Amino acid sequence: MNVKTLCLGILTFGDATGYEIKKAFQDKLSQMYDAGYSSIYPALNQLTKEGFVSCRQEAQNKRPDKKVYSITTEGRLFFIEELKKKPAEDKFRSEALTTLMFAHLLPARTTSDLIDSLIASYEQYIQDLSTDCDMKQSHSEKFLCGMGITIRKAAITYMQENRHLIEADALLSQQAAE
Amino acid sequence: MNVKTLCLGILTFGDATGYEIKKAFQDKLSQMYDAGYSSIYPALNQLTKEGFVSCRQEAQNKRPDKKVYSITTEGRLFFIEELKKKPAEDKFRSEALTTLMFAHLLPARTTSDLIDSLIASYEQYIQDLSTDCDMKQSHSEKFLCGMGITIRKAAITYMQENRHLIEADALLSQQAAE
DNA sequence: CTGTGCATGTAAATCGTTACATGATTGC
DNA sequence: GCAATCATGTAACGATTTACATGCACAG
Repeated sequence: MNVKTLCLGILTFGDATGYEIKKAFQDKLSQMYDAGYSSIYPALNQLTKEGFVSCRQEAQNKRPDKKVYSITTEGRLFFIEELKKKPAEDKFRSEALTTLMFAHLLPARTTSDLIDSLIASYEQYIQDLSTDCDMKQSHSEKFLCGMGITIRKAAITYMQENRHLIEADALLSQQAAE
Repeated sequence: MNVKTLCLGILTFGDATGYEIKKAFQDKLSQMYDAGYSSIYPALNQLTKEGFVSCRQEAQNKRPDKKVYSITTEGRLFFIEELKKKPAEDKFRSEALTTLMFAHLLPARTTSDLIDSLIASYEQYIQDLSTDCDMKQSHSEKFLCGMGITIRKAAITYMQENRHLIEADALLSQQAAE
C-alpha cells in the first residue's frame, strides 16, 4: 500500500486537508507508515485527476486557501478493492539488529552499547504508545497499539535473556586480537 | 543501510560473486533485507569504481565468466564507519494489520479471515526459521533468528487474545447495515 | 524573539522493483 | 521434458526522501 492509496483510506474517515491527512498518518498509521507533505500533496492531486477524490477550496484570511478533500464513490470502491487484495508480507526491519550481524568488525563495547540503546528506544516506544493507546477511540486502533507494545516487550525480554551470546563472542574475538 | 553498503558487509565474510551475494542476502539477512540481482550487480560495479571492492575474473567453460569480488582496505574502513553511524529506527510494517484499521469498510467475515491467515503465515514463518536457526553457525545469526521467532510468537498470542475486539466491532457494524 | 502550528506545493536525487535478455547443466 | 541452479546484466518504471520555497499567528 502506497501513500496515495492510504490517503484515500484516511479520507474514508471523513473529509480532510492535506495537512490534516499528514496528522492522520501520525495518529492512526504512525506505527506502519509515515508520509511527508511531498508525498501527500502530489498524491492528492493525482487522486483528484483520477476522480477518486473531490476538492473544495475554502478561503482563509492570511493563510493559503484550504483545500478540503472528500472521497468519491469511485474512490471508495477502488479503495475497498485494494483492501481485498492479498496483503504484502509483513516486514520487520532493524538496522540496529542488522549491525549485530557484523559485530565481528566492531569493538565489544560498541556492540553492548548498541543493544543497550536498542532496549532503551523500545522502552521509550512502549511508554509513548501506552500513553496514547488509552486515548484511542476505536478498537482497531487499540488493537494495533497493543500489538506494537506486545512485540517490543517480547523483544526486550529476548534481548535481555540472550545478549550474552553475542557479547561473549565479541569479547573473545577482541581478546584474540590483543 | 542500502543494498550497496550491505554488499560490502557481506564481502567482509569472504570473497564472493554477485550470485553468491544474493544467496548471502537470503541466508544471513533475509529477515531484514532482500536484494535482487538488479540491485546487486549495479551496486558491485559502483563499489568497484569507488575502490571499495576489487574484482578478479575467472573463466568458466560454457558459463559467463565468474566475477569474484573482494573487499579492499578502504572498503572495510568505509563499511565500519557506516556501522558506527546511529542506526535508523526499527520499523515494523504490516499491510495486513493496516487493513484492519479499515475494517469498517469490509465484511466481518473478511476481517476474521485476514487475522486467520496472518496467524497462519506467522506460524509458517516460525517453522521455517526454527529449522534453519539450528543450522546457523554464528551466535549473531542465532540471536537474530531467535528474535524473529520470539516476536512472531508474541504477536500470535496477542492476536488470539485480542481479536475478539475487532471482530465484535465488525459484526456490530454489519448488523447495523442490515 | 523563538519555536510550534497552520497551510501549500515543486524539483531533484535516491532507491528499489519489474520486466527484459541470454544460455548451459543437472536432477527428477 | 521441466524445473532448478549457475551466471551476468540493462532499461523502464515507480516510490519515497531531501531540499527548496513562502508566510502569518500565537504562545512562552
